[in-house]
Amino acid sequence: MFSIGELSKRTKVKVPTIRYYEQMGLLAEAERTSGNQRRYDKAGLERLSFIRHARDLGFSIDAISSLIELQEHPDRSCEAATNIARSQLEDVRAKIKRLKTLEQELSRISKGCDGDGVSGDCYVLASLADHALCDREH
Amino acid sequence: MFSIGELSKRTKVKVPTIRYYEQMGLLAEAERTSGNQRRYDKAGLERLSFIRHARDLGFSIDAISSLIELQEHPDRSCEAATNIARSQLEDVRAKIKRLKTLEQELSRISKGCDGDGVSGDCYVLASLADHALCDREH
DNA sequence: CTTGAACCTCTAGTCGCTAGAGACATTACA
DNA sequence: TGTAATGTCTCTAGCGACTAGAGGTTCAAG
Repeated sequence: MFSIGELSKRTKVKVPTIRYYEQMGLLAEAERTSGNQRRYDKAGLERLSFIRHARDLGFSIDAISSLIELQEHPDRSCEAATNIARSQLEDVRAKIKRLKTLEQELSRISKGCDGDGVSGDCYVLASLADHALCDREH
Repeated sequence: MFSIGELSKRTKVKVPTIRYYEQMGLLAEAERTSGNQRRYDKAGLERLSFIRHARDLGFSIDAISSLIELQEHPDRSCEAATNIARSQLEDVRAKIKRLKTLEQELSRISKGCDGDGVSGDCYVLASLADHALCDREH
């Protein structure tokens, strides 16, 4: 059994974040010492690692809740889990697509001005003011 | 002179968002009718278009504040503006990089399970539980 | 037995909006 | 001119996923 600080060190999840996850119902309420401090065991460590890994991959708290629910019922169909993962993948792909468009545009705008002029002539500012100067929709 | 609703239609920025921008100091306080309603002119329309364009490109409210400040002083050096744009570009590139790593990992995980099994055997869930199953750092 | 670090709960702040309540203004039409 | 519908006003609170800080308690080492 170890403290929340120890759990934090091992998982690299900050202490207040661990308490937040407990409050959100992602982590079961931890056992307490007589002095009311949380104590964790291997199971707690594994659950938190799962959560952290999922968060790192961008899953929402809600999605993680569902994944944990499934994890706790190994006999259920895992269709929901694969759906969540796929939808997250689509999300990520959509974000990449959008960001690539932005990258193009920002790179073009940035190249238009080397920063040694005066802002009245700045291509960056002109581009922002006038959407017509853009290459494509974004 | 036109109303906030009209401005909203023309810029595709929602009415409460316009008021929010005013509150944040991005938009100057609008003129008012005798009945206290905001009225805008071409200058207001242009400023809001600028803001919307910058937001679309992912600039923060703070960054936009600085850009507007520069725009209003056409005699100043535009170094700050190009710096803001370049830093935004770097930001976007960093995000793309991270998302691509996530995409790889999510795609690999998703492929590992077609969803017709039982969650006890689900590769999606197993991968989340055990970081060692991952291809690379993320 | 004391000290200092770690822990507790609670509230409020972050960012960029968005939603809703309850009241007032404007506009279109009869 | 009356009235009804729509638009606008201010204010407060909520979203997600934390983070920061206050003020107090408990634990572990020496």
